[in-house]
Amino acid sequence: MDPVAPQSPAGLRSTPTWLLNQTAGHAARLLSEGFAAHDLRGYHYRLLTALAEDGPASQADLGRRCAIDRSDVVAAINDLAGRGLVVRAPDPADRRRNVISITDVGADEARRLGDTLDRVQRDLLAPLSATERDQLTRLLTRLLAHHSRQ
Amino acid sequence: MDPVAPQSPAGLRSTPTWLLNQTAGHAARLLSEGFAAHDLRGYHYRLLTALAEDGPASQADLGRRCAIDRSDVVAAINDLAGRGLVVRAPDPADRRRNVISITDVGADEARRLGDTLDRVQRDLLAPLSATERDQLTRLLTRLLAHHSRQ
DNA sequence: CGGATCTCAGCGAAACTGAGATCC
DNA sequence: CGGATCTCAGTTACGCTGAGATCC
Repeated sequence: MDPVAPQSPAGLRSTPTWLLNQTAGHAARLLSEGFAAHDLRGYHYRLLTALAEDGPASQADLGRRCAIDRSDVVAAINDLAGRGLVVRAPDPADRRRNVISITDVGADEARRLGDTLDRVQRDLLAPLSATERDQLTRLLTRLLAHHSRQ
Repeated sequence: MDPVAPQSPAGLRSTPTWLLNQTAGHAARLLSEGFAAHDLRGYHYRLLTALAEDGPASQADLGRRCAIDRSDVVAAINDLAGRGLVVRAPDPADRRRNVISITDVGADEARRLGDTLDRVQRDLLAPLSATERDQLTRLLTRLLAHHSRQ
């Protein structure tokens, strides 16, 4: 997980698994630094964006959409509601549920977070040409598609 | 961190940061499954291979070489020594240090772990052609080189 | 009743930090 | 003395599980 492993056994440094873990570590660090400037985390962005894109939802729905555990959704929504970025209201149609809605302030913050996300992508891919960035994205997309289907 | 995030906000799924995190998650899962068959973990392999490649070393040295925290080296060496894969002996030349040496059994295990590692690379890159595997490796290597130099 | 939802409390692996004892 | 080494204790962030209360 350490994004800066200077040496490590020689053969390991050229393995795709090692390279993926290291670069992902750097990417995660850049991302969390970017989000930290907004005093938020990655899952806050996922939740806000899901709400901005698809409209209000229950917490369970949000958890499924964003692949965040039901328990962690509770805490994240607490944070977001505490800052006025979302509103939590009981669902009159199903009293087990809360309806989470993004506020105008939240939508603004989501846009700013999106800008930060874009900047992080550019920083991450800075040493690659546009063609190479596409190559990388395509290769990773294919790997992910393959392994997501078990 | 979840290697299988089915949906998540639409725009996120195509960002390199997301793709890297997801594919790295799959890679880590494949790796830990592979090593689990040997009842070991990734850092056990790093330590064993470092010892096999560069010879005996102090724990602090091992930690620096393998980018493992000094505290975690203690526990990992405890494990390896308990299985007879390494030997821990006080350094007569510097009594602050322990000299860690790999045993013959440890060297055999390291080779088997290396085979497992190779198999995992093939499983991970299964959907890619040989040319594409090289492309990916080269692109990731360049990203890593760039971000390792701050 | 079964099943879904929200909430909280806690667990487990992982990376790290602090402090103490020892020694160069 | 400063600084390195080994060790253990404890912390943090994170993903997850279990259980309880409520409701469909």
